[in-house]
Amino acid sequence: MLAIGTLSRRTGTKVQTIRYYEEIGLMNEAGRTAGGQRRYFEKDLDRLAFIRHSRQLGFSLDSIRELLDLSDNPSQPCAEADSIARRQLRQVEQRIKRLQALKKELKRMVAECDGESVAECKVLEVLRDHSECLTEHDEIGA
Amino acid sequence: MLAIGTLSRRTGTKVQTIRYYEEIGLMNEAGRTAGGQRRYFEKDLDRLAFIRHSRQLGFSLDSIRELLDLSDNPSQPCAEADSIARRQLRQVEQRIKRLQALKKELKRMVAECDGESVAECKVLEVLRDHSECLTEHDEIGA
DNA sequence: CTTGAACCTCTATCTGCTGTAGCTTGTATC
DNA sequence: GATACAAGCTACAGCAGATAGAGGTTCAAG
Ligand SMILES: [Zn+2]
Ligand SMILES: [Zn+2]
Ligand SMILES: [Zn+2]
Ligand SMILES: [Zn+2]
Repeated sequence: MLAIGTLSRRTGTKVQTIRYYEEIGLMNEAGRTAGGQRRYFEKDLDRLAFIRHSRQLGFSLDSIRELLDLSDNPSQPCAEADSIARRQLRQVEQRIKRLQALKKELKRMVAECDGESVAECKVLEVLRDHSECLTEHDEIGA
Repeated sequence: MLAIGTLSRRTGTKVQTIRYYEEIGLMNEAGRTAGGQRRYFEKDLDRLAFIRHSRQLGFSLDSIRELLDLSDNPSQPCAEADSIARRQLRQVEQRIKRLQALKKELKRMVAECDGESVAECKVLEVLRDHSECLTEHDEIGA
């Protein structure tokens, strides 16, 4: 039986985060000692490792929930798991595209400023006036 | 004098978001009518446009706050504005790098799965075991 | 038996908004 | 001047995905 700190160390997950995953139903409710401390099996550690690795690959907790459900039913066809991964891939590609457009604009405004006073700063000029941009950037954040 | 809805329409910002910017001190407190409705000048609209455009380029609200402060003192040298932009550029480049590594892994796992049952799904196999990965991906999210 | 690291719950905080409820104001039209 | 109704107001809750701290309890080594 493993204590929560052991899972924490072995997966690089903060203790609070593990408890959080339990709270939102991503981790099963752990067994408890007489005194109320959580105790885990190896399979819980595997599940946590799966969650963490999926997070590192950028999957949302909702997607991970689906993937875990699938993983628990090994006889099913895996089409759905694959489609979740493909969706994730598309999202990543979208984000890269957007960030590359941002990178281009940022590079340009940094390069074009010759470091005089704020009044003629190219960086601030571009921020004030989108028409100086070469690309559109509809969505915010992401 | 402009109503909040006008600023909203002219900058593509939700009304609540404008009020939020005021709440956190990013927009100056607006003047009010006798009945308590906010009324704005053109300069407020310019400031809001600056904020929105900066957000579209991925700047954090904290960075925008600094940029606005600089923009309000036109006699200063612009080195600081430029360094904020360069920092932003570095962040964007970092994120692109990270996402490209993720993209590679996702592509590979999607390509290698031949769509049999969940038990042999390559996607789930990789998620279970990072040693199948070709790259490291220390940080989560971002 | 004592110590102290590790555990517990509960609550608050972060970023950057967005949505809802329930009420009031401003303005156009009659 | 009356009325309708869009647009405004405040206050609060909630989203993802954790993270931090307060204040108290338990476990295990020595
Ligand atoms: Zn400059
Ligand atoms: Zn632009
Ligand atoms: Zn598969
Ligand atoms: Zn991996």
